[in-house]
Amino acid sequence: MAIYSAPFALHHNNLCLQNPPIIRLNLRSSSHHHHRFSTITKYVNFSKAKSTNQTISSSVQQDELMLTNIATVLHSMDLTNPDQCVQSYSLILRNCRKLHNLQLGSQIHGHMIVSGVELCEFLGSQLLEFYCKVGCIDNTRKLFDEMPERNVFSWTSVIGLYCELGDYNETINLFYLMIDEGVRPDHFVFPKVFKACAQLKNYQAGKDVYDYMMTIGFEGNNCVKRAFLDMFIKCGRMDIARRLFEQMNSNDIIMWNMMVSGYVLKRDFKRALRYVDQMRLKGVNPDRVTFNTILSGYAQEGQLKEAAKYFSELRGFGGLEPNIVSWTALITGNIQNGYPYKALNLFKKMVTKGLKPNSTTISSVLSTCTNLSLQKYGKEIQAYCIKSEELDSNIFVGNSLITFYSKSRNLNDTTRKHFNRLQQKDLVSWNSILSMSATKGSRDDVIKFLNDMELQGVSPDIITWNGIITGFTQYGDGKTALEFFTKTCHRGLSLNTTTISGALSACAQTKDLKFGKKIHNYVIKNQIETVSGVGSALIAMYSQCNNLESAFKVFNGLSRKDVTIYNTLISASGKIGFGVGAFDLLREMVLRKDLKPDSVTMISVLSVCSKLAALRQGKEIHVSIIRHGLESSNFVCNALIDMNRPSSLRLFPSSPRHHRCSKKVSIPDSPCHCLITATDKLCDSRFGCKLYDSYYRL
DNA sequence: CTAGGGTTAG
Repeated sequence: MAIYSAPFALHHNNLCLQNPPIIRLNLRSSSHHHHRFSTITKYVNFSKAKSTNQTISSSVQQDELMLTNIATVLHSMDLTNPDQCVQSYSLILRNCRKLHNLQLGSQIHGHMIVSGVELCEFLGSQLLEFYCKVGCIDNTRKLFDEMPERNVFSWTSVIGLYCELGDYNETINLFYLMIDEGVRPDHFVFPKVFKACAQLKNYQAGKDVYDYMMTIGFEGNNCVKRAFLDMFIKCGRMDIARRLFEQMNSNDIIMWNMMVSGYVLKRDFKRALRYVDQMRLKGVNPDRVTFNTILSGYAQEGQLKEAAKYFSELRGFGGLEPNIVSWTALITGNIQNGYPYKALNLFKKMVTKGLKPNSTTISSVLSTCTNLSLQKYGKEIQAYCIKSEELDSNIFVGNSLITFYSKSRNLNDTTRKHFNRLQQKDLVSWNSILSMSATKGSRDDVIKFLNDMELQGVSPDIITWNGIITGFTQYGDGKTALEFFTKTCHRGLSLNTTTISGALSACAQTKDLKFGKKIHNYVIKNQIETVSGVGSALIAMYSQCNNLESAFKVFNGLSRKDVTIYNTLISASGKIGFGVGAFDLLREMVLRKDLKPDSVTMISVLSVCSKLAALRQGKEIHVSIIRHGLESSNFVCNALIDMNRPSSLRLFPSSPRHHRCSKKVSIPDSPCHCLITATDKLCDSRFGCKLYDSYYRL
């Protein structure tokens, strides 16, 4: 029967039953595997922050013990007793599963074939479960398709594997195939299917499964209940989740927390907090997760005061110390809402308190270091990570470090060294190093890394190519960017708006109107969304190729125009010297009720003014800047100064930009403050005031 | 007959 065939070539001669040396071979090959395995385990356990060095070494001991057990059982097996064989193989396979050792398990599979044991329904499902748990989809599928009897265990294993791999559509498909085959689903399989629907945010699919469950009168346990509750929440149906949850009258803290998190996700803090009160009334005490859920919601929303309140409420109400999740939520909240230095201080405070940052914390903090160019601080963090085995081998940490080094100046070699010493590399790692190499203009490196990644079995995706294209354009090598764009097209990947706008920028840079037109045709033919990115890239391309007329044509042809589109055409008109056009566009924009000029608009128009020495219009625009509340932007101030430069130069023959100063002053909320900040920190108060006077005298 | 799993917080 086909099921007895090994799914791949096995070293049968190595698996001779009477020959003890084989087991040595098995052991050796497994301990060889061991290194790889232990890093995977560490990676998996990482987020749970459980694995200390101690548990790792004890798990190594446990593994050794299991291997020895396998060897013993294999040798003491009585091949004349089929029942005993089934028992033994079942035990061995369970251990192989725990060891997560594909090679060992495959050899056992071979052993089973050679021994001639009948691969009954039970043993078949055991073997299948093994292949599923090690994530070996090919062997799983082959075995599963050939199995004559597929019980609920086998179906659940395979469905679980597809769910684990993220193929949620197939997860749902298989569920219905199972039903069609007459197998009744149980409380092990429902959670997986609900999870698939939840991940897909496919309400209809989820409701169908739920309705089916009701039709067959299935009484779900807590796991099942949590799963479909989660599904309705993830699909945004709090109304249904709420109705079902209240019907359940449950005192399960996890379900309560799920409801709270559902409302927090919708930013409905009022309802979320009402649930916290209700759970207290029910005698279910809110735990750390409850508080962290609310804390993180407020932090993400930028309501940092409220977030801090719940941070302290943990202790006050809950009698709990904030844990790493609480701290990290607060830190990332500060980062994402424009307080990076506050975030760094929190990080320091956290470390001082003796809390150990984990990969999420480190990634957030490193991204701040990258954005603020805090080279020294970032390096300190790496030094910290190297000391910790878990952090050092963590792929998220590794990837944040690639970004950090590649955005730092003069650290190209450091980046490469760091990249080479990474134990694990994923697509993100390769994409980062490739994007960096392109940004630095190293065509050779890009080719080398592309080659290396393919050799290591990672194929570039559209993000890889986008990074390369925009990288070279940023570097100023539009020609090479277009060369890689052509390569991307040959790959047959579907291009997205980033690819198109990147390529159009490259055309603009090289003034390659012909290529640009070709891309424009592609955009029209494939009906690519022209809002924002692509639309403005087209306008910029045509105008930089000295074809302002086509730029206006594109602009007029756009069904929806946003601020960016207007800004691009205003700036393009200004650059070409078509000042009237720029002013008209601004007027048109102000008249539209759905659009508001932003600081970029103002900068573009002001640069037109300074180019045309149109001081009167410039002053009108200054009024408009104040009216729109944009005067606090440093960039706008710079543009205002630029506009007045000819006059300031007349008044101050020693150019303000070269003025050395000894004292820093700042007069908040005054134009003077803006001017001081803007002119490269011209910080002499006397000078600042003169500048201030001069501006208003104009 | 034996066997299997999952959820809320960054």
